[in-house]
Amino acid sequence: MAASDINIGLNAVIMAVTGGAPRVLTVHKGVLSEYAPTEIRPTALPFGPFEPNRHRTLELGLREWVKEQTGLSLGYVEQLYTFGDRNRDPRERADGSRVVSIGYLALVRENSPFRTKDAEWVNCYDFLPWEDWRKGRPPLLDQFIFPALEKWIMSEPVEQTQRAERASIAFATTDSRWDIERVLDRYELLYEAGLVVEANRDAVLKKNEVGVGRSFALDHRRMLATALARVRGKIKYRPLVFELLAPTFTLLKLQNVVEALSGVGLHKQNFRRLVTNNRLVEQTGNIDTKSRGRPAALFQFRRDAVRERSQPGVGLPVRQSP
Amino acid sequence: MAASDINIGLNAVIMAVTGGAPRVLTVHKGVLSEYAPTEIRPTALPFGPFEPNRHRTLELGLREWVKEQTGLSLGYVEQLYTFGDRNRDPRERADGSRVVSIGYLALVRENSPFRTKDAEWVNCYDFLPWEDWRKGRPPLLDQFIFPALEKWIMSEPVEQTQRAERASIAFATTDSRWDIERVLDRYELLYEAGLVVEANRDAVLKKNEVGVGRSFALDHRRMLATALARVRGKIKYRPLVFELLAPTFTLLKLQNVVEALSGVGLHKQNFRRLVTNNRLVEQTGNIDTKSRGRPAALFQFRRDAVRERSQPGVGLPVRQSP
DNA sequence: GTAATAGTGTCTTTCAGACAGTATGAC
DNA sequence: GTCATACTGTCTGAAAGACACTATTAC
Repeated sequence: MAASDINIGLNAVIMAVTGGAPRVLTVHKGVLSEYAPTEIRPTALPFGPFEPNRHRTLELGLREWVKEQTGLSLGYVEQLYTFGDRNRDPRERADGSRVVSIGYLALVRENSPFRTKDAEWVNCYDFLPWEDWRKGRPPLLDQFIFPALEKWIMSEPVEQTQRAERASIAFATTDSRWDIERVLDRYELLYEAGLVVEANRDAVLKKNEVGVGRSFALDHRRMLATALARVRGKIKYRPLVFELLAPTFTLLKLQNVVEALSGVGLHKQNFRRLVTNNRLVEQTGNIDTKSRGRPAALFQFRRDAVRERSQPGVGLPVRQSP
Repeated sequence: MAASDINIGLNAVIMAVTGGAPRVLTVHKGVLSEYAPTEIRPTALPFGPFEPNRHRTLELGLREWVKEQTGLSLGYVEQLYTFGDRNRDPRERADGSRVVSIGYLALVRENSPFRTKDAEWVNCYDFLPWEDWRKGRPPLLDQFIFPALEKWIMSEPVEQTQRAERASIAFATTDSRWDIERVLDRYELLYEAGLVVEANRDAVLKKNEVGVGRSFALDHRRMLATALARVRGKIKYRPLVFELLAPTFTLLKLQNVVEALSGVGLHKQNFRRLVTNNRLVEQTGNIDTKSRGRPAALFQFRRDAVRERSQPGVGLPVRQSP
């Protein structure tokens, strides 16, 4: 047993919704220089090593690193997943130590102050472009992903059936509908099919350098996919959205945030009826003046909804026609 | 940064439903002798250290340890949570190293073969007796827990409101209904209120030794609570139950397993209608002979349900009257 | 007036909750 | 026959999906 060659990394997927898109806070070279080998310095999630002597809990360690690297004080934080596959970090090949990373999801409000020098908000759908269906079915799917997946399915006669089955479930290629929550399934399928660059980066041979979506350091895109899957699932039964909104908001604003996260357009009237009938929000009595048309009433989250309802989340009445 | 003083532990909450109760596989002294200090050897979850040189992934490491300690070959496994609070393992106080443990949930079938010498199935509700409402509201709640919680709420005037709010949500003390999924909330509240023995064991001072429910090593009861919460939530939207059942089963058997896990009685006719109308199961054409009354049709899980439905789980039509 | 967004009302269908009643075995 | 369990049918009310319509602002 060799305890000496384990490192624990703490990674934060920090999300906000700004300008109609879900964004993730990224850091670049400079902050990474101490921990990453010089040759690899793409966009990365904020991260730092867990230091047992300094950090009383894992989450406190994460908050400290994020504060230090981005100047951001986190509010809502939850643990996502712990990643420990061999060679998920190229440093392992160099010095033989194993890096196990604990991924966290954090949600912050649009205008949370942070240091612009080291950190930057990036649209989540730059990394996962096939996940945004708000303007209809992404052309990328039919133009690139499906043909490539088909090729991958056919390339291995023994696994053909199983691969087709997985693709069918994840990407709704046959009868089933697009399931907004299967973000991780889809990413993993694309990874296995070699359709994202990091799949080839991790392999010893660099077969081809093409790939779909913007790349992330190490397995950070997988962490982002894990985070988005979690948010999309949890939004329905926990009041997560309100961590991303100002204390008061219009119903349209609320809807737009939910749409940005879920990646689908929602039916306006039914959405409004759901959140108000559920008594998830209540009017503040004030009016929003900045809107273009008729001024909208301002709402706020009803904290009592948590006690009253066992699953206090927003419904997702998907709009069928564009 | 001191990498040398981190250990990663792998813990398995292995569940099965036998004899009408959800059970967890436990190990005792002997297997633990190498890793636990001699003075503490109560019931424990199977666990072992993650060994970077031996284990390609965390999950494979876990499977290996479980196989070695209990003789059980795991099927369905999912990661639960990573626990890293300071002093969650008393060994930390002794040698100064930090133990971070990754908890896993595994589901196995009733008759899965294992070594009886080292391992033993224990009713989950021995550890969490307030969670079993199948025979009505547990008397323990009114007789012991509520009075003790009330005392705890009142003992700190500043936190009084917040504590009362939390207790109200977790234990449904006021208007809200009992929420079967808030297993972890309830355990954590009891822990903070000092009503489970490990709360006092962890503290430096041993104020009192009373506690509700059977005790577990270290923070293993917390892990069990995490696991039960996960199962109860997930059973509604993923076909988890079938990991615990034989390939074919009667609808009553299915209902009993779901009831054991969820800890509530279900409405028979409505339950049957839900699973059959959802096309989650299908008849095999065979008949169960061992039943007492009219022979029941045998069913099997319809794998296609996963592709057809986005949330393929069993509904929980809670029976109101006993 | 138009454009744009806010908000109300209602019809229809689906489905969960509740309950009544019938069927088929062992004894 | 009784007891026990399996299975079928139906009434009701809540809520979601879909759509039509009115309201209030800026210009």
